[in-house]
Amino acid sequence: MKSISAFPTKQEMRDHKRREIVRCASEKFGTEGYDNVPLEAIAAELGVTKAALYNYVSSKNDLLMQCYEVGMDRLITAVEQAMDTPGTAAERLRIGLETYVVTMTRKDMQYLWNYIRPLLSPGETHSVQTSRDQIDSIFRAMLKNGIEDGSLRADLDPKLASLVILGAINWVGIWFRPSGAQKSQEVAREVVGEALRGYLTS
Amino acid sequence: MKSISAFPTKQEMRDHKRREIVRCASEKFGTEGYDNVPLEAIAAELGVTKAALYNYVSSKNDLLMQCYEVGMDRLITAVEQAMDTPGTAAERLRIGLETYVVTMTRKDMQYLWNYIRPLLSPGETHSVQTSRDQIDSIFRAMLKNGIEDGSLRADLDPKLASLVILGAINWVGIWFRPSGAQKSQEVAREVVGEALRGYLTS
DNA sequence: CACTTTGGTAACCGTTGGTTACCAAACTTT
DNA sequence: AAAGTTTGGTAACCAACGGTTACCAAAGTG
Repeated sequence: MKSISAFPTKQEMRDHKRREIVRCASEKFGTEGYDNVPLEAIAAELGVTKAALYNYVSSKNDLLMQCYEVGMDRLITAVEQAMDTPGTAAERLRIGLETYVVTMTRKDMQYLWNYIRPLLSPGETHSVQTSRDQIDSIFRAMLKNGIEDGSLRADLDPKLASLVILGAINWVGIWFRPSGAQKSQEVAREVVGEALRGYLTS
Repeated sequence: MKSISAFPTKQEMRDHKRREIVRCASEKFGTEGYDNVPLEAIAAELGVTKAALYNYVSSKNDLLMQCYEVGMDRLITAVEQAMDTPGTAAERLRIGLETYVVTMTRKDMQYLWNYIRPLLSPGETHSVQTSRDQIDSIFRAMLKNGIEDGSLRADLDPKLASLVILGAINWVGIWFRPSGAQKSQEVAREVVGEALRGYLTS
């Protein structure tokens, strides 16, 4: 959460306000669902009128995209940071995937990550696809590392393996609800463990 | 596609019309997305006005649910029929999963199956969850069969395995677009093969 | 032949995304 | 300091769409 300086410039104020809008929208979209959140609700929570928001975003869909990008950055950053640790590629992959699950199941990410596609226009869909490919390639690279350092089976196909692993992992975001009995950390460990099981050289 | 008799009774006509509405809506929802299809569009395609639809459905959301249920029935029927074949449990599981993928990636199922949840009210969500559990238990039962007949590894946990396998399979419905180069049948074979790889004895 | 039931239409309402006309306060220029 | 000019906001409005209501015509019924 970037904060503003004591004597903010005009530009800083603008940026700050825009980020606040996105933060507020992320929370509401993420928990209540995009369609159930009128712009007026976001505006009201920030103490302004709906029209004021249009000084910072060009449309409700644009706002959604900005929420998505912020969430996506958080996800990628968290995963890369988690993987930046000593150990075999298999171990690093495991911690990266677990972090992915935990971050993705944050309440302000639930709806954002899994259900965003049908809400977008074709051009925006492409941007989402690019982000997903980015995540995919991060994990795929680690799979290759695992083959090289011998911590993963030599006969695995990184493309197919990442398809199956990411599928299993993303599926968690569909059925897991934070309100449930299990903590997301436990679920992450279980599911990631199972998804990797067949690929380890154990 | 059920068709009507030569001299339909009133009740038959009613049912027929309701099914036609659902069929038309499924196609449009499935290809264009729920939010992008006004009821007027469906009505227009059927040559009536929007208000006429309300003789057959109680709301747009109710119509969506009916589309979902029809699709769900089709999916379960197709899978059960495909699995009703001689062979080891592993072989039957494979054909069942491949059928699942192929059916799910029909163009009038794309949006329906994967993106329906945020569109529903809590009560409807429960109904969707029940359907998913039904599919899940079908495959889980076959996993148990596989352990018993020795075609699947004895040490697999049906619950976790079905989680990973169904995750991988459902993920196909997210990224696969019929317009792509690959046919859905090929994709199904590849992905199902990979998802089952670690569970086979052999 | 009345009269009820059915399936439909036109017109309307409420919500909500998005726009426009306008205003006040804060910079900028002279 | 006075006169523009830009910025960030508001109130009022428009258009699209889900949903409802008043009404009508045709078919079925006693």
